[in-house]
Amino acid sequence: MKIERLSAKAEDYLETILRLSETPRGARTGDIAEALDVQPSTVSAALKSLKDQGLLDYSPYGAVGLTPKGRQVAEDVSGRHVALRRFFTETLGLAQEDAEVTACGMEHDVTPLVLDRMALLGDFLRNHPGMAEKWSAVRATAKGERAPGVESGLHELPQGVRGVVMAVDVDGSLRKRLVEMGVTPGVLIAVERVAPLGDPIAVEVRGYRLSMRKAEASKIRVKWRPGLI
Amino acid sequence: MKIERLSAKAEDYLETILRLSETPRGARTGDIAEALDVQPSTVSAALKSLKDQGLLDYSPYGAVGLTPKGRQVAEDVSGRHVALRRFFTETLGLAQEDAEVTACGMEHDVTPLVLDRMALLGDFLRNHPGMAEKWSAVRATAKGERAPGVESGLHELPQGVRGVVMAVDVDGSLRKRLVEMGVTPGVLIAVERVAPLGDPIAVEVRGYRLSMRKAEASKIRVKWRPGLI
DNA sequence: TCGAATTGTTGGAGACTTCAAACAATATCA
DNA sequence: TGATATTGTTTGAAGTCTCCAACAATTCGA
Ligand SMILES: [Mn+2]
Ligand SMILES: [Mn+2]
Ligand SMILES: [Mn+2]
Ligand SMILES: [Mn+2]
Repeated sequence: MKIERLSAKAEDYLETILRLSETPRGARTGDIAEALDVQPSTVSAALKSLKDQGLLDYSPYGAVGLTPKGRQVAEDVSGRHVALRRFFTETLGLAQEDAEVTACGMEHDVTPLVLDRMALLGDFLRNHPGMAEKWSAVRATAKGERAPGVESGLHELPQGVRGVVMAVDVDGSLRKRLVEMGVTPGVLIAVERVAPLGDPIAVEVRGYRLSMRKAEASKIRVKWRPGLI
Repeated sequence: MKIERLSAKAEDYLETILRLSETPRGARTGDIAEALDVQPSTVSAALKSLKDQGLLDYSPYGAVGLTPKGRQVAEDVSGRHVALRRFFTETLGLAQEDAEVTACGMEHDVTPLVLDRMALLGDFLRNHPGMAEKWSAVRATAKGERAPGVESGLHELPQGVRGVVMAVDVDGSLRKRLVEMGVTPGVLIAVERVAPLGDPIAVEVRGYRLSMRKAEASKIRVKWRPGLI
């Protein structure tokens, strides 16, 4: 069995033919040309070549159909396309059209392992309570859009996002120290930098930079603010 | 200013030349050929073409160097390559070599927006305490490898991963109900299905399927078990 | 320094993808 | 049904990417 990798173009022709085959009109030369933004004469040449490779049933002026082998390739390509598009829209939050174009470009090189991991990551985010919302808020914030009113410990405030201090849930000397540093309800706060090992973190408040341990930061409740710093 | 998109191959030549330029040996025809797995004569042809496009400084038998314009393209391609590789290794947990090959294939179609979102997602996971570890455990589990000994509420147990019940942190009638259903420390448990809106969730214990609310599930501490269900 | 080994280029060719123009088949409608 | 409009193919040509074989330049040892 030959495992000659088909070219990206050949894969696109098969994918398009599969999609059009499922419409009442069937796959017609002109429609394929339109879908792939090439001239009909180019499609004619492609059809002949794909037929010679045993991927299409086709005779001039006749209907275009996939052979079992061609269908298998087409469904494989289509599966990669759909999996990528899903990752781009549902996990990365891209617009349908951006996702569509990029997916169709990358589908020819992506490996099954990468697709598996992307799907796994998407499920992971969606299955963790609160995570999907926070991730969505991070995206919105990065885009400069209004972030939903997410609240979290300061240690969870993404870098580049400002927060408003809502409460400082500690007592004793630590509270006193934080208050002295100006960490009081209502003040704007941001995470400047996270040390490579994650602890301590640098925080900016009232124009000053403070350093605190992650455990301390987690005691400070903040509300995320729209817009980047 | 022409914004003719360069072909994927042309981008690969420029990227390779940039990389080799930074070595003491410089970019030599043979080395480029070796790096791209083509014959030296193919490289000669490519060099001439790239020179004609104003991307290379080069004369036959002479040293190969990038023009400012060529360097700009090369650094852009290289940036996309590195960003993708980083996402594949650090976020998706792929092996270096898989990441390398796939990145070099996809780098020619990926858009800046997609790269931004991938980086944002990676930072998001790493900046959330405990998330990176859990995600890493999910990946290991999916691969059938030993998962680190992650513990969480049952509501956070990924679908497809088994857990061992460690404790049922409730009292009263709910506790009684759970014990009657067989949810006791030491028993194997798994999340079967999460309803579209996340609540309730279907759980499998001792061969039976139970349904419970997410709030209830969160009271059941589980330790993740290696291997898929 | 000079001959041999290494390295790089040229020339010729084929596969692939595309187009425009000319031509052929099919579909539509009067 | 026959003329016309639409659709699809063929032909000829170009650009890209690749190879092999032959040739040319450069480098390296003796
Ligand atoms: Mn495609
Ligand atoms: Mn596609
Ligand atoms: Mn590449
Ligand atoms: Mn690359």
